Amino acid sequence: MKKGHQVTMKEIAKKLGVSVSTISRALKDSPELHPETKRKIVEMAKEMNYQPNLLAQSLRISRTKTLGVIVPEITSHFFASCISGIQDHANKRGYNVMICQSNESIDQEIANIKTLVASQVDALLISLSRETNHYEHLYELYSREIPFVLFDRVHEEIPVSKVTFNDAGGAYQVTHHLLEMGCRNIVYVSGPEDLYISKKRKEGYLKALDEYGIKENPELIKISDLTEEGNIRVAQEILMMEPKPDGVFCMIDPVAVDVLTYWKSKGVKVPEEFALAGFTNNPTSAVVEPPLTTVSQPGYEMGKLAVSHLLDQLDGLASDDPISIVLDTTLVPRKSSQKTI
Amino acid sequence: MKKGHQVTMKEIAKKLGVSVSTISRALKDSPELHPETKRKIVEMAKEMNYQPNLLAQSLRISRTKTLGVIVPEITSHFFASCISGIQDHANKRGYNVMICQSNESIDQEIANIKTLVASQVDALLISLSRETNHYEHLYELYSREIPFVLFDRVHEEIPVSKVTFNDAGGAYQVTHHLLEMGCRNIVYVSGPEDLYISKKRKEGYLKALDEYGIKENPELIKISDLTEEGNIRVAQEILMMEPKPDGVFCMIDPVAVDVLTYWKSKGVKVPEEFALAGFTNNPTSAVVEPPLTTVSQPGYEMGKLAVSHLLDQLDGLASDDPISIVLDTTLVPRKSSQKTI
DNA sequence: GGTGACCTGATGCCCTTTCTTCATGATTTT
DNA sequence: AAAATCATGAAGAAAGGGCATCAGGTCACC
Repeated sequence: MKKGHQVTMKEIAKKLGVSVSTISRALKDSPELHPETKRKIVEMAKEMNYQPNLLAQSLRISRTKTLGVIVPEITSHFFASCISGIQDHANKRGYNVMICQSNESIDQEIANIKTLVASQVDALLISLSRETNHYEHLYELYSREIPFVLFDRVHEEIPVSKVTFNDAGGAYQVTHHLLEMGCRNIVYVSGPEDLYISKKRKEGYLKALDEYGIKENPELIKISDLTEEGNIRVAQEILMMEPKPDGVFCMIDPVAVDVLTYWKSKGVKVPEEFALAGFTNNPTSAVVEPPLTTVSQPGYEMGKLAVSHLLDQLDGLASDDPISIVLDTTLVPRKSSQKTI
Repeated sequence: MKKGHQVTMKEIAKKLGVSVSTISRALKDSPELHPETKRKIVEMAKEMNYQPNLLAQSLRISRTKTLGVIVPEITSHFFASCISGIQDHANKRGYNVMICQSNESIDQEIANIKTLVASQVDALLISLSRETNHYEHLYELYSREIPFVLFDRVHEEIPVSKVTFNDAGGAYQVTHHLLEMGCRNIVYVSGPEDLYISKKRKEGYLKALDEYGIKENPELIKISDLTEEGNIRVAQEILMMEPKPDGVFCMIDPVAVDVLTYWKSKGVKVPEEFALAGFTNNPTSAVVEPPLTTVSQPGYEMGKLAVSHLLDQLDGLASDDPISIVLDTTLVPRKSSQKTI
């Protein structure tokens, strides 16, 4: 299968008996051309349905007006929202977007970076995979002076701009809420401990406890590998804990949903026996029964801010010095945490 | 902010005192080069961290190894799954993917096509927006011989390959199921009537009714504009219908979820008063209370098939003659339709 | 002198941009 | 008043960007 022929400037030039440069000037509306010649050329270009070859243009000016985006997973609603925000605002400023997913694999992430760089994207927006525990590929980008920003899943040390949520703040909000609902024995279901968000959300959890004079209790911190099995295992463990906890804060909504589903199947009552809360405000969390208390993270907004800042840097509208943008989260209290004391 | 310098073949050539063509040959492992020279060049290229400039390459061979994808909405789980399937399998075959969303707007759709074509993508995968009611932009692609396939939201007349679900079959499955559950007075909540899927699913709905000797009753066909308000309006209308229907089949899950949520707030019991079913098998439909009977459409699979066929055509592995791939759907019976007669 | 191994030069892909050229009419000079 | 000079407007030629490839070219060796 072959692509049909594309009209080039050369062909227009031939047809009109002028040089290619004249065509170029006419199409760029250069003042140093006779208006009449210009008119004729523009007309002919339209008639022949001329479309400039962005490839050649890019090669010439060595800018592709294309951004690369790497997310762990496109099918996650949160990341899809981020992409949507990036898309819309990149387009608005004349940029295209190439999207890759790392599928939570560091090797895939490295491969993605490689292809995007080879495709000459002008800059990258990256959200790290769960597996990413070394950062040479990022430092290489940095040393090759390829602009990029990190969002949501970031590596703190590297001196580039980052856009994150106030994870600690959000966890504080939700834990504080559970405390207000009367819980005093709150489990934190964390993801793998080396994850940035695992750490940050634990911080907020502990801070809220501390304000209520409750000391950290390692027994109350459960680690899940974030698979469905892992989540259910944690749900089982919690049921067997002694003394029985009264509240559970899950690092992300899907964990909470798995726990809830499992408990429901075992006849455990939420919120009566356990107040339950998640984090992220996935669409599912609003429709489960009971609706899940969570913390909303506006993904679209995050994408928008990340890309706007990046393009500002690219276009020289913002300083190249790395900045850190921290977005606030909002507590979304729902029925799953309305514990009757 | 500027991009750092990229090593070119020219530079390697200079450093080693050979010609650019030699470098090119060495890197392509051409047999007409002395192995020793080849070794030296490859080594130097690695050392200097040479990355071929895909842009120049593309300009040369006039293939970008990039595909353009246009979907109505990235944040929809179904389309995200399609993209995921497209991504994975395109990458597997050495292609990159540029993704755009039309946001259900035909103007945006046309604009997307334009940018992608200007960016010299080798081919396109398109799922039409809801607004798309004329098809000149597609015929133009066709006449310009730019390969493309349509998936899910297709235009039947145009002679290009299409990948769709057996929408009529799925609707038949679900309606048949409702009939088996004892419903005899089944409402079909459709989207706008000119939508391809509105029509197709209605076909299946009517066929199932027909098999049970039930005649089409226009009163039982409700149209929603698919907004939340529209869906709720329909939910209200159904409550006031006389005689009272016993089953409701919604064209897509979100409609069913909105209806369900509204009814629950009004104390209407599902499935006792109404058996309810949707279509698509969104993640939410599994977790609502009661879980929603629906029809599963494997989006990942659809994306995979669409891109595989397209690349087969592109690579000459498949004939250019348009084909139509129809994927079967699977009924997912859940509690929302377990009507006790 | 022919052959084959190995390598180079030039050209093209398409567009932009700088440098040049050419013509025209105005201004200055003789 | 005629010739020389200049300014200006309009358009062409050519280079450059990185890569691939066709057509040569060089050299050693049979």
